[in-house]
This record gives sequence, C-alpha cells and structure tokens, in this order.
Amino acid sequence: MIQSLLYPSLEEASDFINSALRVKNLVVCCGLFSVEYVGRSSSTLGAGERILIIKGDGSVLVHRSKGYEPVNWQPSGCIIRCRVEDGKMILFSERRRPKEFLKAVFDKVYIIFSTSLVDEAKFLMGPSEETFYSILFQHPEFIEKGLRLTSRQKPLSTGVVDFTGIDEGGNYVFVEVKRRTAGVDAVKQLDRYIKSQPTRFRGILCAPSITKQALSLLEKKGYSFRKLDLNRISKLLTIEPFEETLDKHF
Amino acid sequence: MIQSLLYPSLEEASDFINSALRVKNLVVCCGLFSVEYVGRSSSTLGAGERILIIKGDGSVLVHRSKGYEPVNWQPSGCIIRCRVEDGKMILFSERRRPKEFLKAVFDKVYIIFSTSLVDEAKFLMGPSEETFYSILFQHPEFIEKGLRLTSRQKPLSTGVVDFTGIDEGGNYVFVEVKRRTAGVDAVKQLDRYIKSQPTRFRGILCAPSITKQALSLLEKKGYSFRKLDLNRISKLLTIEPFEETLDKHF
DNA sequence: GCCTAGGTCCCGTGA
DNA sequence: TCACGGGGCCTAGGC
Repeated sequence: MIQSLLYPSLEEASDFINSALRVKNLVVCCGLFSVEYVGRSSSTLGAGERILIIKGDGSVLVHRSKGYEPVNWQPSGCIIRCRVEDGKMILFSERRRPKEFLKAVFDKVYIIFSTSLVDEAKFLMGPSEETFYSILFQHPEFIEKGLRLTSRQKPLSTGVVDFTGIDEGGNYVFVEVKRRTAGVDAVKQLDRYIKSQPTRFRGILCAPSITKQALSLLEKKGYSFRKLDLNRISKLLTIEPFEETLDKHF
Repeated sequence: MIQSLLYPSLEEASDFINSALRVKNLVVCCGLFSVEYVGRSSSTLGAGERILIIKGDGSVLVHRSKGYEPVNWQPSGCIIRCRVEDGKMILFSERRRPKEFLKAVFDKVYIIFSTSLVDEAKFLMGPSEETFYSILFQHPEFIEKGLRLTSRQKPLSTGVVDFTGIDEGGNYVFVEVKRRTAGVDAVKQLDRYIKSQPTRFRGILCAPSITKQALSLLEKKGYSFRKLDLNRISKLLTIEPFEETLDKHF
C-alpha cells in the first residue's frame, strides 16, 4: 500500500511524514532543500534538488543526482522529527552515540510517498572469507603440499591469525588468507602476527593475487605468497563459478 | 519537473524508465521484485517490496526497509537496460570493469517517478585528516613544546610517516597523526617506521584519544602519546567547534 | 591503468 | 560497551 502526494504544501508534507514516522513506514521525498550535518565531522550543503529517504529503523539518506554514496546520512537508530517553521519544512535527525545531528530544510516538496515495505526474503551472498577458511582448513594442500594446519582463527596479542600449522620441513607456520588481491596491509598484518611471537614462524600469504608492492614487501620480509585458485575452491563448495552463474541468470 | 505513475502496468513502467534513461533522469521505483548479482561476489535476493533508484550517471541502488546500506547496487558508469519479458519487468545493469551484473525482476511496480535533479550547490565538509596535518605542521607546539618539524608525509621503506622533526632535547622524532581514536594499528605503524631506521628516533603518536591496548603497547615500546585538542585546532582553522555549530544550526 | 589511503565509512563479532 | 577487521566496501589521488 502506497500513499503519495504530488507537489504538496510543506504543511501537507510535514503531516504526511509525521504520520509515516508513527507507523515506521519508509518515506521517499523529492524536493528542494539544504542540509546541515554536525557530528564526527560536519558539513553544509546549500539548497538544491535531491532525494531524501527515511527508513522505519531511523536511518536517513540524502542522495544527489550522481554517485553511489549518499551526500549526507544518518545510520539506523536515529530519532527523527519533522515540522514546519518560518515557511520551511525542517526534518531533523538525532543520533545518540556518537552524538550526531542532521537537518534538512525544505523550500519545496515535489513528490513524497510512504509505504511499509513487506520484504521477508533472505539475502543470500556468495562465498565469504569465512567460507574460504573452512575449505582451506579441510584442504591445506591448496596452500602448500605437506602442510598440516593445527588451528584456525587463533587469537594472538595483536590480532587473529587465520591458520597456524606445521610445514613439510617441520617449521611452524602462520597463514593469512585474503579472498581478493592482497595489498601491503595484508603483508603488514601477517608481519605483525609473526613479530608478536617469541619463536620463529614462517609466514604464508594466501590470496588469488597480490599487488607488486605487497609482493616486494613480502619477499623482503622473507615470507611466501601462495596463489589461491578460486575456481577450484568453488567446485569443492559446489558453488557455481562466475561464468556458470552468469549463464544461468543473465 | 516530476513525472510519476501510480500503480502502472509493467509495460508502462518499462517505457517510463527507458524514457528517463534516455535523458539521464533520476528514477525512483517502488515495487515487488527480486535481485540477482554476479561480479566480485554474487548474491540472490528473492521477491520482496523494495525501492530501486537509478541515477543519471548509471548508478543503481536497491534499498530494503532497514539500514543505511543498499542491499544491492552498482556504482556509477553502468549501462542500464529495461524491458518486459514473460510478464515481468527486467532491469539489467552492467558494469564494465570489474565485470559485474545486476538484474532486478519486477512482479509489480507500485509507484515510479523520474526527475532531473537541478543541484548546483557546493558540498562543504569539515576538516579532513589532511587539514589537520597542515595546521599541525605550522603549529608543532600543539604536539610538543619546543618541537621543530622538518618534513611531512615522508616516504620510508615501510610506509609514509606523517612528520619528522627534532625535539627540544635535540632528539630525532617521528610523529604519527590520527584524527580519531588511535588503535593498536597506529602504534604498530609508528613502531614500523622507527624500527626501519638505523638511527634512534623518538616516537610520538598524536590523536584525540587512544585505546587502552594501544596505550599499553605504546608505553611498552617507549613512545609518547600526545592528546590532540580538536577544538583548539578548529579555532586556528576558523572552523566552528562542534558546540558552536550545533548552537547555530540546531 | 594499478595501487594506496581515507571515510561522518557501515557492520558484525568477540571480549 | 569498546575495539578490531571485513566489505561486491566507495572514492580520490599518486604514479
């Protein structure tokens, strides 16, 4: 069920929003407005035509005509109020922790609608980093021949190392897994783990690919890179490789 | 200027979207639909009521009833097509690099509107990390009395150190600046820089606050923490402190 | 083009 | 509650 108003007065729009807020409906409002934000940072945005979205959980999004990201926003859990004052509609949103405030001042509302989105569907996502861990833990040969893994997600003083193990030569090993191109950060992470140990550990960084700088740093530190074959792992997960999913749905 | 349709047929909605795409208008569409995504990852989302937004630059956002983040999306620059097939409206978006595909299959469209958002306003944001660097470089007394800074953003073998300098006692100093609470990573970073040097350097970590673990590690390493007073720096920038901005606008 | 660093990142998880 | 690390992160800037 949709309620909507085309070119409402600011009073009508304000009443409309307050009604929607009471029943925690989603509101989409297109109009001419300015935005102020103060909190972790601060910003001002002069008047212009934009979209403002209020969700039932108290999140607010302001979208301009371009780009993925909202220009201003509040995450869920905010307290939202709306009123008309001095001929402007003011939408105010307050976040408690951290203290953050967002205010949109409307000169005009072009269209506004509200609805309770009935949506019980499960969102299913492809394999995550955690999924790869599981498979690799059961199949350490993907990382290195003769490698025995002794623990996973082991907490150290400086973080959580993905795998610990013992290689064919009997050396203690730390393995850091990335499911996408490993950058210098990944090398630094691995290095932190190894440096934190009193005894000697080999370091293995395991990823589908690695940036040039990361590889150079890795080699300088004396650690190893192991290329991860995602398609082979996908097969073990009975997950369709990219091309097959594509063929099926697109 | 707004065009809108309430409870259109899928053919009407499809024509409406294609018209809007031609002139690169923004489109907001509320309906019952499912979403498939394949690319860097993959996901499927069964049928449910949601909002789909298409922007003139080729970005696509799918929002459910809760949360800041879109459940599915494409960043700007995508090629978007819309058609009706087997009694469903299919919105297809293709990203070139990386190759990514998003498909929304509509059972129903409840409301749809399109508009060219006229919005020339400048977005003005509060001070960024770079702004703080500049001010601190010109006012090293905020970091430590008698400190002379000799360079900023100096590249080392293991990263880029924010400042190098010489303290009142004539010691060489590395300064790492964080705009928000410093964690163990910041300490490790500073430590890496100092360890990479053949000669002795003092380490100063400069941030508004520091986590307990980070402070304990910092002290163990023999480095110093300097509290950064954001309000005092704001004044130098002729930027209003939090409370004043709040008083003025809220 | 690749890669790094920052973000009002958001968000989940574990201590 | 705080702190840490992942993310289809996105986006800007450097090379």
